[in-house]
Amino acid sequence: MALDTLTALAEPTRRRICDTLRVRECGVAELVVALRMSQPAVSKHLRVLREAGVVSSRPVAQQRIYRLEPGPFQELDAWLRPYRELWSDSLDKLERHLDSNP
Amino acid sequence: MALDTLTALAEPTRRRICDTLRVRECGVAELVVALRMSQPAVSKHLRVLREAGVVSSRPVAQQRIYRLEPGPFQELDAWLRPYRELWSDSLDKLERHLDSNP
DNA sequence: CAGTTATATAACCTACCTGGCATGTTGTCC
DNA sequence: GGACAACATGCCAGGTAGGTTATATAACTG
Repeated sequence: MALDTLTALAEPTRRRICDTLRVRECGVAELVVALRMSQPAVSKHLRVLREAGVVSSRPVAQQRIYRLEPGPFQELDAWLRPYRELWSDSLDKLERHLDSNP
Repeated sequence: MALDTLTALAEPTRRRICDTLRVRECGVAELVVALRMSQPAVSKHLRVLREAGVVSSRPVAQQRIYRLEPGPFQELDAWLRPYRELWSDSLDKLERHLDSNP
């Protein structure tokens, strides 16, 4: 489910990390520069994202390259699906009207 | 932006409220029964959702009827859009491959 | 092996979040 | 106007989250 995913993505800093990683995968040091934040803070956020499955890491030399994983975003997309009828076309609204007024 | 929206929706209880309101709008007492939680707790969550624009309320007699608002969900949908290329078709993957290997 | 680089973890502190109970507020009915 | 019904709000306790500094770990480098 999108449970932990939303918790992970609710944090502004973590969203900035995702925005950065969306452009291209990169190591922690790059993120530290991009976010202008301390390295431990970035590592902690990456841990949360990693445990939520939002990012994955692979070792390259002494670096750890982080990359976005599609899964959680797909789950979020799926979770959002039933809510899309809130703004879908008038045909849906008519249908719901008929449902509630038999 | 989807900033406050994600914070509001990150809470499991608030997601349950949204799931309930997605079926139909209702007053606080119904939510209290549905969620099996104290009325003040529900009211507080509703406050968060209301201030995030996720729900709106209108007074009916001494009740307050809460309803889902489409806006934040639309914003979330829009925020998610650039991330959809993570799992889109192989054409995109080829494109990204060519971008990174000129 | 010693030193450096790159990152993770530990310990700690502050602040906020969420739940409970008690109480305030607003509208309705007699 | 008094009593009641439906919510909102204030206050307090417990837990957790996010930041810092200091330290541990792992992999190159000479």
